[in-house]
Amino acid sequence: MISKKTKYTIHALVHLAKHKDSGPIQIKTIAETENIPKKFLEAILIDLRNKGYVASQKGRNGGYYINRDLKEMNFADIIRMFDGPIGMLPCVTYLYYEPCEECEDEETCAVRKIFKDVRDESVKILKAANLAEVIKTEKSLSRKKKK
Amino acid sequence: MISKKTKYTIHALVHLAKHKDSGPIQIKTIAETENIPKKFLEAILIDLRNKGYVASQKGRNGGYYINRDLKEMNFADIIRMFDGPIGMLPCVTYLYYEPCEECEDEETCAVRKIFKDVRDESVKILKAANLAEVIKTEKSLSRKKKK
DNA sequence: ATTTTGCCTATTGATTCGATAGGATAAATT
DNA sequence: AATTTATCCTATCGAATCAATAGGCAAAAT
Ligand code: FES
Ligand code: FES
Repeated sequence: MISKKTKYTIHALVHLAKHKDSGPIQIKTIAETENIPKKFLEAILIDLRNKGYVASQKGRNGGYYINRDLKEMNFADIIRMFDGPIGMLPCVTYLYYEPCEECEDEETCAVRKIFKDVRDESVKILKAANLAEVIKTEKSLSRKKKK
Repeated sequence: MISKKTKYTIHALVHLAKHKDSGPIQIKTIAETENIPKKFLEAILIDLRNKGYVASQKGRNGGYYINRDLKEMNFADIIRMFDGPIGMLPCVTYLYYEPCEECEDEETCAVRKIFKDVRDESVKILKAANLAEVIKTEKSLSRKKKK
């Protein structure tokens, strides 16, 4: 399971992406419409800002907004930001790689092979899920339901 | 990442599967050849025994052995045993399902759609990875390397 | 000047993780 | 029968992580 922090992050970013052209959006607004604890969300957004994912406007009528291309922000990177690696074993991660104490030879380790396959498939899907794509999907799901 | 407990469990079961016809295998042997803390492994094996995955023989020359068909033991079930759900969100798990506070309508939630895809692919691969299959894979990887 | 909003530090309680200690019980060997 | 070799069981440990909140400072608009 991903952490609540990451889940909140994803929902906040999708919210910001949806209202990209409505000027800065306040923490309070996001917290209320997405049902996220306000103070927790605050900490997340500050963090996202320091990392350069979002920008902020202080003072009255302030808030947050996305200043990047939506296509550049995908779920794989968002998950890695707070939860670390996506691969389920240290030997199948890229950025967090560590060899396995239990295994003599990584190349012939069948356990590794399985988890490598899982990781590769997962990363593929999560990379494709950028914010622009997610919004598109949401619209298409809504259309489908109305019919 | 899966827990060390689950990682140890997988390696222990693969070890037992490899030596299925050599009689009971002792904790000490597994712990040493697989580099698993002995006492930790002990707790795991007792647990596996109580759940019926393995059987044991007490006293001198005792140890553990698998009494099921290897095809019936797959990675998906093993992971679920100690680490719980494979899906990354409560709304995409089967046995541990919980609705998301953040989302109004599950059917039109694009976030859920992504994570559902990841879960389905992962489970597919992990279900296919039963102990018999893993041993086969290991042999084939070794052959490939020798060439 | 006042209000509104983001920014920052610090702390908290709960839970989980990984690992170990110490002894009871059972079976085979001597 | 005594001894050795295993598993079995209970209990506990420190460290780390998770989720959430408190309280005040800084900046910008009215
Ligand atoms: S090398 Fe990582 S599980 Fe074998
Ligand atoms: S329903 Fe679970 S993320 Fe939307």
